[in-house]
Amino acid sequence: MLEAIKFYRSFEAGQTIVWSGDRMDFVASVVSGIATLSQTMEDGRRQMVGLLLPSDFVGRPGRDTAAYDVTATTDLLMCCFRKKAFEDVMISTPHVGQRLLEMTLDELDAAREWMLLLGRKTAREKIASLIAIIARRDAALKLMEPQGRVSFDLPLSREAMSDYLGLTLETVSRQISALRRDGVIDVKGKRQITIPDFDRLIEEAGDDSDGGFLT
Amino acid sequence: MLEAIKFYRSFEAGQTIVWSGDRMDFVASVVSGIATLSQTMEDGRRQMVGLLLPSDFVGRPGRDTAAYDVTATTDLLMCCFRKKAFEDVMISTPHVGQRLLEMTLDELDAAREWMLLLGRKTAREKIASLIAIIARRDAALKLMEPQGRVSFDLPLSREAMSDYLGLTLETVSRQISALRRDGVIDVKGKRQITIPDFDRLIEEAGDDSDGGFLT
DNA sequence: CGTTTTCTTGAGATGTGTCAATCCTCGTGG
DNA sequence: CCACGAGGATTGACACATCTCAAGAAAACG
Repeated sequence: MLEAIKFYRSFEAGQTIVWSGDRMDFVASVVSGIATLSQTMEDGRRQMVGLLLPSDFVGRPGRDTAAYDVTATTDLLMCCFRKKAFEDVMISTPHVGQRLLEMTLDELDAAREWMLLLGRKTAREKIASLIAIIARRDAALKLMEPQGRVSFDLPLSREAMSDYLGLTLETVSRQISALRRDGVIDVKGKRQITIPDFDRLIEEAGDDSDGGFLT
Repeated sequence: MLEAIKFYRSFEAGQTIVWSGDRMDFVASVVSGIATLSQTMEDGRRQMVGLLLPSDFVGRPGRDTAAYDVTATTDLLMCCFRKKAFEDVMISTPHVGQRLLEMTLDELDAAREWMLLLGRKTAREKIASLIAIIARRDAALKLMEPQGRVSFDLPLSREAMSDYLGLTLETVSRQISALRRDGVIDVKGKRQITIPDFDRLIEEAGDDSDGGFLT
């Protein structure tokens, strides 16, 4: 049913997809690439409130203006549905709504984990947490559990990381350097990260060992 | 349908309803009183991640252990449903699932607003924001919009406020005193707040004037 | 290659946390 | 009715993590 009404849109890295407050008459899911949801205060302070990786969903049925800025962080391909058509499918096919509820509950859990990070973690713990989160999601795409030695590319600039973590860009940079000095991570170039010991990283993140994932 | 399977439970102020990780075989909605969801790190740092006021929902269909500590802040009455029975109703009555999806999306929006607060607002803005949020929800119960002069009771201790805001209890206390000195709020006793000018408070909260509520 | 953007590093300022003392407020028992 | 005690709240002094402002270095790009 959804197949019949879907269409694709692509965006270049850096492009803003919608601005908060704009009309948004579609919902979408990320096919490839990375996008962010963020809020901005009048004076320019910005906080990322969602990180959209492949398979993640954007948009809210039953609302027609965007509540957040949506930005493509990398080149991005999205699979879109007109909002009206999607809502019709939701009504005729309860399973779609159920699936969406599940995904929304997962997002809510992630948001709450994120709130703990923002409210109570130190800068070092924040960086370690973010790296762990990305490592996990990266591994999940390959249907693996991260453990022992892990390598991947950071999909975020230092500035995007600072928006994610509620820090300044400079503090992000300093703490990455510190974690590197301490042997927790290994950095090649600006973006390529190697984690010699994943458990050590989790410890630095301040999470209890299971990482809070209680699926 | 839900009527047939509901039952009530009540809790005293301060009582913990479930601990994170515990088995939780019911879902519930708050009838009266206030409860909180919070996460705790091993070393005791705590962050509130949900504030449950009357009509709010707790629990997650499709999961059987609690992801957060749930605590009664005041005396509390909850309307409960066995999880299994509730899930059955959800399947047979799509409307219930739709309603739950709507509520979950609202919670997600609230969580994201909260993330902006935690990540980017100053202590003074955090306090002003929290007072505004409570004033709004208080007014909403009476089907009003807060404006001009507003009065209500703070349902949270200083410590609970600090857990909400990602601050220490002392900073909360200092900033409340500062807002009082500056005439933004008026405090009688420990808990009773009067806001002489609601718009002034919103300004102090750093929110854009509409308060981010784009129903 | 030169230019631009992104990242790193430093020095100093500042907001919030920490530790500790004191003060309310209110309920309890003498 | 008052003294007492206990928990919550306020305030102060100082420490320290993070921010700010600024200069350079390293990639990325044309």
